[in-house]
Amino acid sequence: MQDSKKILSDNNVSITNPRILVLEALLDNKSPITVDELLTKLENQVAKSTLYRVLSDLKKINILQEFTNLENQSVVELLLDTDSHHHHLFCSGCGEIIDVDMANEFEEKLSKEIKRIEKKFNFIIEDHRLELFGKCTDLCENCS
Amino acid sequence: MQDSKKILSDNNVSITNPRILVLEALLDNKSPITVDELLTKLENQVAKSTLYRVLSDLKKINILQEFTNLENQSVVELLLDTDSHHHHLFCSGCGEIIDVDMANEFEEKLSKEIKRIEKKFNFIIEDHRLELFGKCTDLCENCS
DNA sequence: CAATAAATGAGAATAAGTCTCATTTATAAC
DNA sequence: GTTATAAATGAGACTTATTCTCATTTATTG
Repeated sequence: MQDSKKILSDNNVSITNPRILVLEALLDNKSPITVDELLTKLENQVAKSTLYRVLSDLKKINILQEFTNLENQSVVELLLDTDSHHHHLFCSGCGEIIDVDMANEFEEKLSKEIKRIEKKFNFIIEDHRLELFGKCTDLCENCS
Repeated sequence: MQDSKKILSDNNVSITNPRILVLEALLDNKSPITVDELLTKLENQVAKSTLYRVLSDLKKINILQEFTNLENQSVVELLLDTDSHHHHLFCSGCGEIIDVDMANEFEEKLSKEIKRIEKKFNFIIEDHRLELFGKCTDLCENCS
């Protein structure tokens, strides 16, 4: 409760009930969540149009990442300063999306490789995203 | 022309005009293309419903990759055997998407890291995707 | 506790993608 | 080459995710 208000005020965004509710829903469920699931979760509490607006507000202040799952549905994840840089592992069996930390050594190698590519293509690369696709083998029945 | 027919017959897919037209459009423009651009390109030649169906056929035979650009539009790219494994570089200025080959040394490091993650999460990882986001500095006016 | 600007809710509007079904086309057998 | 049959297509209706509009409500500032 206090968390979500702090996040909003820290980012100079006015503190409103829908914003608090959306942030709490996201904080509550720290792994990535489908916009559709979020809509259901907040049914009768936040209007659909407002949910989309709040999500776009959160994206603007850079604390929300949006990407798509294997079924091309919009997926959303809170990204606070306290969270470390991470990537995603998608299970094609059960649809689960798991946050993955790569070894530092690997990330360093990636940074170097990115520098090489910046030069080669005359680009300034600001961000990167690595997605891993596969099947979990023991987390659920669909995937065994 | 001959290429697209060969691709279809090699994959045991019947050779039809719409399929040839879609394949030619994709071969013609080898960098990733928005489904919307493809629709425009093939306007009055292939019906919308048929285009989507053909794209899904091509995905089924594993020669078409689909992902989204920075504006969350569907982007599609032909992936023939002759094409090497590559990743994508997205320009937030002009929207361009560029195919990028990473150094072999880096890909090897990535494979090793993926093996570690497979063990850690008890996953079988079948594929991965690395996306780089930034701005091109000399390719166009939007980005200088 | 006003006044004002910003945010919200409800539902209409839009756009991407899918579905339906009557017609056309490709393929295989003759 | 014809013909039979299954498969593919076109046109547009339908669905679903997201955006937009605008009247009403709420947060913030003095």
